[in-house]
Amino acid sequence: MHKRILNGARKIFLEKGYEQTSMRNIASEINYSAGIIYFHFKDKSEIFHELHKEGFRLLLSQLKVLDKVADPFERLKAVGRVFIQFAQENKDYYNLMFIVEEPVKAPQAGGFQIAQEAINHLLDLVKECQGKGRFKDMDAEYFAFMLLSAIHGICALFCKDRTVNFVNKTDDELMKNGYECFVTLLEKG
Amino acid sequence: MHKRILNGARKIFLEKGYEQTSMRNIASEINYSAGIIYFHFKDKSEIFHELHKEGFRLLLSQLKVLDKVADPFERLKAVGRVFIQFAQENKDYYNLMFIVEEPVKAPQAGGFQIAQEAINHLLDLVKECQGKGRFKDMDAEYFAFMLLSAIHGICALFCKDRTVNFVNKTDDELMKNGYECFVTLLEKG
DNA sequence: TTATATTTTTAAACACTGTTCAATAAATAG
DNA sequence: CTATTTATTGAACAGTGTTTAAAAATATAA
Repeated sequence: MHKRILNGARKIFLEKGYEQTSMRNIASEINYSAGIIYFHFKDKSEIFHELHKEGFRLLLSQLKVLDKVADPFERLKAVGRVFIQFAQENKDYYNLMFIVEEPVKAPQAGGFQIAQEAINHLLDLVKECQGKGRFKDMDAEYFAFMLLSAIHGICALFCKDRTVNFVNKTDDELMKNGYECFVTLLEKG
Repeated sequence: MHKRILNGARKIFLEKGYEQTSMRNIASEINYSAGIIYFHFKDKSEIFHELHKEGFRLLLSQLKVLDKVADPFERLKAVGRVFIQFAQENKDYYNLMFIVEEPVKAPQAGGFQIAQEAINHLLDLVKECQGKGRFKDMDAEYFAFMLLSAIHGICALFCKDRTVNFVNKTDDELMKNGYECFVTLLEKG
């Protein structure tokens, strides 16, 4: 039943987004009453956290493919590309993971741990690059934050429809070529 | 009365954010009934658009100070700093302007025009830099999008409490030093 | 099998939300 | 002083997240 609710919730959540999904929507999707959800979950935010984790597992599984890329800098550049593609293909997961704020303010027990792992991976990757002579004059943590920001910025503008101000370019062109601009800067650093 | 509603709305909006503000909240703030708002505004989204414009006017007025900076690249770097400071000091305006999505999907007549102007300013600034030999091998539009993304990413992570994963650093340290990392990259480009 | 205890599930209720609308009050024009 | 706009209210509608007493289904024990 726990899984059944989660399946219904996932469908509606990813269809309508967090705010526009109601408990009654979820319940009717699986042909149960709304109250039942509160027997299996504490509240809406707990369901959110399950899907939040799910999203990170999905992203991390896609990033895992890059383990075979030997050169850390090449891997770093590819991380961004995978990240952006993930946002394009999973706009709503991305929203839940990086933009929806309400449920993050009161994180579950270890609810944000998987996000922490992802950050640590990025930090390690930066340090590995530094080990090979790249970005040597930079503070690893600030640099990692900057990397995440640059990539997230592209995805966030996309997810919140702020790409409309760049006419004559599709979202895909903007994101991919915009990121390659950033990569060009990285290569010179 | 139009202004009176807007004043009440601004207070509650910037206090509680878009989603958490109710028409009844706004009405009781100015000691009127909820219905009156619908006599002066079409709906909640119309109020949003007024504040959205207001936010852009505020940001643009802060950016105007930079007109006295002669060198375009110095001005470009300063734009980011002003942007970030604006987000820190006006978290909720920033949310309305760049993150809240619902009302942007159905923009009012010219409701997004002021945002368009801001983008055009950035684009001109990039081209001015290129005129002085900077970023010559880059496409101006993609480069401007990348710039906005990098800066917005910093602000968006901050506004949505995704800075918590970087321990031992305050938000202010992360944002300022993170941005300076980016500036270092720009200087090498 | 029957009786008891436990676990699920429901339906109704509570206090909220954005929005609409008939009735009313206030202001203005002739 | 009417007649006509204009402004304002309060109740209502359909929706929201959440709680809870009751009922149904299931498991356990005698």
